[in-house]
Amino acid sequence: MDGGAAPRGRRLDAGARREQILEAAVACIAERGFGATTRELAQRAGVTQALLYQYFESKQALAEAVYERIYLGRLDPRWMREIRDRAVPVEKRLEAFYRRYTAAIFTYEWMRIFMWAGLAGEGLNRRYLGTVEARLLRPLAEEIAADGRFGAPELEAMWALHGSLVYIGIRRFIYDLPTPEDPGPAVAAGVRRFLDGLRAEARRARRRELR
Amino acid sequence: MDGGAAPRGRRLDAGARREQILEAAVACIAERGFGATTRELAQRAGVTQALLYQYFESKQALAEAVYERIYLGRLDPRWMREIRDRAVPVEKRLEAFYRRYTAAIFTYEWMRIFMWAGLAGEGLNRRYLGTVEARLLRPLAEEIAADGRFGAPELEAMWALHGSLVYIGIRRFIYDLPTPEDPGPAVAAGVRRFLDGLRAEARRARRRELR
DNA sequence: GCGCTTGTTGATCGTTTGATCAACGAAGGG
DNA sequence: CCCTTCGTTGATCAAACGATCAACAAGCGC
Repeated sequence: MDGGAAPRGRRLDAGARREQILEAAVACIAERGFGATTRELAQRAGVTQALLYQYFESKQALAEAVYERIYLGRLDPRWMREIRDRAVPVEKRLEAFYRRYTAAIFTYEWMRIFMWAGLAGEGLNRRYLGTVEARLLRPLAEEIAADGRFGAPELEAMWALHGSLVYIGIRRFIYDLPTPEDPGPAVAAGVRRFLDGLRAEARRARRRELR
Repeated sequence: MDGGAAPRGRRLDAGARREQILEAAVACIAERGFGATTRELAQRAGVTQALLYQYFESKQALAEAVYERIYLGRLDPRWMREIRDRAVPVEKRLEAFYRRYTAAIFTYEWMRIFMWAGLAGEGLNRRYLGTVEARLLRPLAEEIAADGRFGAPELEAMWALHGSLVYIGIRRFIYDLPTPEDPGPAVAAGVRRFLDGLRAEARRARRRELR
């Protein structure tokens, strides 16, 4: 329950203490949102409420540090490279990417803090999902189009795939509903269904054109 | 911005006033969540903070009234009947249902209050989505299976379809991202892709069986 | 015009909140 | 051993919070 360290009151070097507080704040804000009180945060970190202000200017500043901690470097640059690797069939690339992506974001902390931030109206979500669209969905759509068998999917179709997979995490961590413990197979099935759907649509379009 | 009625201080009969307060609370809680203060709620309703307690026992009670107001009767029983109407092709039924369903829930108030409730850990979401599964997704899966062309989709596949469509509303009302003003075409396309995906999978399964 | 009912208010209570500050005490150098 | 450094605390503040209550005033029967 506590940060895992240091009996209360024990001296710690500044870096470690700051880290401990931040970690506790992540857990606490994931659970209760920005409405969590500074006293709750302090208790979870195992320090006094006053000490928070030694390391963070205000509650707002601490919350922003939590946001940064959660999102900074969440999008692995390797993913973007692997998406473009045409030595691998596009269906394998799509499945591999979404297996990794969902594995990365399907955590209690990430899912919930992201949702809290969305409702609170922080710009964070818009920025993050803007990057997702530009760096992930758009390249994926281009790679799928380049294959030839699937037509050229619109971005809205890519968002539909994205949503169908992310929604597994929403069911689990936001609504507390039962979901497959390992989302891997569901992700693979979703990707397959998506590509099959694209292919069928592309076939129909080609047939219409021939007539 | 105000409930639309009565200059401040004017007398109103109890029913209308209660309605006015509830309406304002819906708008306010959708925007700010349960953290909205009673003074905000009162201001939006155009009454004094003290008056809230004439009509609701506590802030908690008011919030629960908001939850009920939003969810009670949201699931139109006609939908469940139309889902079973085998005089209509199942793909038409699926599309028609999701057009109506999304039209019903894609409102600022519904989407956001549902999400706030999920994060707050109210049982509401579990109950509601349990009903969705039992009364909508399961029947839909059965109807799709009865058609014969699409195989028998697992519930997890139905949730994937559901998620891909609901996610449009999440993007719009939670993350404040641009989405098609009319989600209708995106819904229709999503349903079509889903069924095409099922059919391709079913074909593969049949072929495997023949070998 | 009077009195009664009832919807409404301003003032106020006790508590909780984010934030501040003087004082304490463990560690390390000389 | 003392002195300086610096991480930490308990006490405390002003503001904001949910909730209460006596007092007010609009409408209505008579």
